[in-house]
Amino acid sequence: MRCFVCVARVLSFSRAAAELGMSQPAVSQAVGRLERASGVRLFERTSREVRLSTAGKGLLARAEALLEAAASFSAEAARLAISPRPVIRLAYAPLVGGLAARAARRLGEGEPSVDVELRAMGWRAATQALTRGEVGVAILGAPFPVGFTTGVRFHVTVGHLAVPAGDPLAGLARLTPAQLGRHRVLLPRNRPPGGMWARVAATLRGEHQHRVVGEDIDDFTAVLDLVAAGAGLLPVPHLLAASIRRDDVRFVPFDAGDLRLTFGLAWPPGRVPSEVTTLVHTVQRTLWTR
Amino acid sequence: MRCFVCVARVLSFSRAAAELGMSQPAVSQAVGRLERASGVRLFERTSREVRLSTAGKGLLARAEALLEAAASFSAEAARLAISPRPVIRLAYAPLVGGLAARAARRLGEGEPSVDVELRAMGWRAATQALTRGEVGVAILGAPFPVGFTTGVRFHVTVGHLAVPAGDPLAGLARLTPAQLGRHRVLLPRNRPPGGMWARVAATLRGEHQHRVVGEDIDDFTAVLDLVAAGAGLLPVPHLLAASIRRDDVRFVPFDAGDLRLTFGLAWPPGRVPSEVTTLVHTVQRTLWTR
DNA sequence: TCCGCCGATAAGCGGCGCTTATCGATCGCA
DNA sequence: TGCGATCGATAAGCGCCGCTTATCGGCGGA
Repeated sequence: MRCFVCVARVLSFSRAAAELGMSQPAVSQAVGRLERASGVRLFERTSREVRLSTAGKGLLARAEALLEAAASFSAEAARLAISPRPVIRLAYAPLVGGLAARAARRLGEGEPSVDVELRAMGWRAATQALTRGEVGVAILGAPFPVGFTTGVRFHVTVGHLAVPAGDPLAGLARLTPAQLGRHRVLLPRNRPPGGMWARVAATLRGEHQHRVVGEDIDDFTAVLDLVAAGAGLLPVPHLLAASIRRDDVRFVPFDAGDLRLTFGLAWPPGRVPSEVTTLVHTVQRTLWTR
Repeated sequence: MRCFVCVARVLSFSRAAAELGMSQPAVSQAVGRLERASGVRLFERTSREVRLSTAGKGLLARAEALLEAAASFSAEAARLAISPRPVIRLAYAPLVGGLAARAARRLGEGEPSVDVELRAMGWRAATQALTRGEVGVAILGAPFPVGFTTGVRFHVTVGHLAVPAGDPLAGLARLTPAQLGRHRVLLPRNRPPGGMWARVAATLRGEHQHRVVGEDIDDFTAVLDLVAAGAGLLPVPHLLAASIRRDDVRFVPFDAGDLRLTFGLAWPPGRVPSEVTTLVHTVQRTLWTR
């Protein structure tokens, strides 16, 4: 299966063999076995190029899912072998990373017997991870995915704009939408209706050009690199602007009306491990004592 | 892996071996190998009983996911080996089964080159299948999962109540909520806010006892069996009442205010296979010509 | 025309995983 | 308390799977 996926990726039996650290005939045989076992031809091999067949295209995704499941099993086994302690996997929106990190540290102090695994991911990836059970709890922006229990709502105000350090706007004390001029504003492509980015887009609608930066924002650092490179400006919450220091990006206060965003915790319904309940309370306390 | 899951299920190496059609030492060795490879003890074996260890509990779900992924690969391979034609996998809420079946037949007549695979499933299972890519398009009741394209909205009126044939209520020409008396009403446990069952529950709130019949309603036949057995009454749409004939259940018109439910098609955003577009149009036409 | 590259095939071999046979431990029962 | 039954682990044997090296056939470029 690994051979199939690797050949499909590099479209060459020889190179795949090199990447896999085995000989070329072994790869040929492995793919041949898989083809005989499944009864379909996975690749069209002309003697000058290798192409995925239509059947191969259809099976590639499943093969990758299979490998991913196997990797997940191995990873969890390795974790259990090293430290059999319970683990809370927490997905969090990148812009509340500070909160997530503080809550995790605090939980670690209060309950040294559990591990917390933090995973920054965008809204869509987080909801998927929740439904698949890859994470046990998530800090999400509204709208919350239906079918999950939600709690510990709180608000975050988007009151800053990330601006390249060299830009004339970076010197101003405050910014208003009217001052943006021809600057572009970076927004993710995937904007759940009613969510943060949809509201930012609505606030700026018509006045400025938007620029799509990808399916979702999973990693603020990468997007701030884009900002520094002059790709556009990025609206960020106070929370984040206060916690990030970069020489190449300035955070300028931004008056864009009342951009208060609702965040909250979401976790699967039904019986919930006590560690998740503890985490929920910890987040709650962390919010109170900020 | 199969051995691990099977032993975990029956909690006996011997019985697992029998179920798997292999000898008991083979199962012992397979589990032992897996334990050595992953570095954790999966079972606590006392010489009188076999229990899953905590590590085993944590890994069981992943092992099952892995087997499921493997089965999915095999199934798709088998399908491709028999008929390499494109397939549309359509999830549909059981209560619009008639529509889904008609649309599928119609699509089959118009486009004999594609197969349609129909899968009845409840709201939650359908959204999961959509996010996992197990189905390409779904006929869902509102609320629609965010992050998907939706279209072809239509309305369905819940205007009948399924009543056991022997019940006094079965003889009446019409029913009102007030007439239900001490009868219970069956509802699924998992009711997405704003969805069909939530509205049915709101309509009946306080007046009658509800009885939860499970996580979701994936199979109306099974629930109608419960109705026939006297477990409770089930609100059903006109659509369904008109298409099902059962001797042990009567569908009595029910005045419960305006229980119009919104349904629609949902499919993943971005590039969509043309077959899905065709299906969407076919459902649209099927709705028009009903 | 010949060389180089790529994938398929052949032959050989080591090891994995299945089998049967057996052991050790524990519990029920008399 | 001793015996048999049951269950899982272990031992020995063996067949086959899958990897290796060596080689072939097809195609394109110099």
